[in-house]
Amino acid sequence: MPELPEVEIIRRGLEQLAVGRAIAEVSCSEPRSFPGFSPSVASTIIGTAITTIDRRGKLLIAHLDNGYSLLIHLRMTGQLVFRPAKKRLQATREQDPFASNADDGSFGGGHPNASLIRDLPDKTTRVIFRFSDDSQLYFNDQRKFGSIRMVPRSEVADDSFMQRLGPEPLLEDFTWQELKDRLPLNSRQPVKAALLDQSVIAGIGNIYADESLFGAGIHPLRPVLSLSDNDIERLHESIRCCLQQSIDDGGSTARNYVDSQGMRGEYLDLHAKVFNRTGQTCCRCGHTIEKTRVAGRGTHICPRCQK
DNA sequence: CACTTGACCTGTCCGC
DNA sequence: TGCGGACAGGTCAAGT
Repeated sequence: MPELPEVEIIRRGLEQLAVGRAIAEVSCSEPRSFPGFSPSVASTIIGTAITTIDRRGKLLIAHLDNGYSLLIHLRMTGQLVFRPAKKRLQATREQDPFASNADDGSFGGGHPNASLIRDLPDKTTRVIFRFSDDSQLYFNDQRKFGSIRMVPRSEVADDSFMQRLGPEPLLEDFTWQELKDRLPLNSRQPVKAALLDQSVIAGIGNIYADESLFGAGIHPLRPVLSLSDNDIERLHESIRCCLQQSIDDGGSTARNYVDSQGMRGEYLDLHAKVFNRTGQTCCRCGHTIEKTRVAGRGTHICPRCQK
C-alpha cells in the first residue's frame, strides 16, 4: 500500500535510474494495468525518453519527450522496479546486488538492504518498459488495482483524479490553517476518514493516518467537528513529521512495498508507534496497543493516549 | 445530503 | 493436508 512516502521514494529512485533512457519496447500483459494500451499506444511510446518524474499525492507522473505523460497509480500492491541490463558475464554474488537468492527464499540472504524481489519478470509483472541499453522497468501488481494511463502532458493538470487532490502535506506552504480550511469542520465524520480523503490532503493512507493521529494524541473516531484549533495544529505537525520520517527511513513495507531497486522500507520497524503493533505496549504510556475498525479500515490506537 | 459499505483482485493466514 | 473464509486497503460506485 504505497502512500506518499513510498511513492516519493520510488520517484527519487526512478529519477536517478530511468530518466533520460530511451524506451525501446513496451509490453502489457494485463489490460486492466494499462487501459487503452494498443500497438498504436506502444508505438507512440517507443523511441521516447522519460524527461522528468513528478509526484502528486500517491500518483507518479512520468513526462515523456513526445508530449505525453504516464500517470501511474500503484494502489495497493503496485511496484515499479528498475533492473539494469543483464551483464554478459555472470557477476559474483558479492558484487552484484541483483544476484538471485532464490535458494533460501529469504530477503536477500537476510541482509536488510538486499533486494526483496528476485527474478523479473514474475507472475505479477503487468507492464514492461525496456530501454535501449537493455535495462528494464517492471510494473508489477499482484492485485491488478494499479494502473498506467497515457495522457497528453497539456491535459495532466485537468485530469479528474489530479483535480480532486488536496494540498501536498510536505510543501512549505501547507500550514495548519490550510488543513483547517480543508477539513469538513461541520461534519461528524471520523477524523480518520477525513485524513484518508485525498481531497482533504493528498497522499495519506492507512498507515500514516494511524501514525499521525497517534502522534497528535487524537482518537481516530473523533468527529471532525469536535477538533479544536490546537488539535488541528498538533495533527498538522504530526502528519508532516510522520511522512518526512518515513521518507528518511525509505518508506513502509507492510506487505509488499519495495522501492525502485526492490528494497524494503524501514519506517515500520524503526519509527512506527502503533501501526501493525497490536498487543504491544504503547511507547508513551505503556498501555496495550489495540486494533479496531474505523472508516472500514483496520485501525491501530493507544486507547489511553488518544482521546 | 452525509456517511457507510461493497466491488475490484489475489495471496496469505487461520481455524476446522 | 486441504478447504473455506476472513483479511489486507486505494478509490469509486452504490447503498443506507
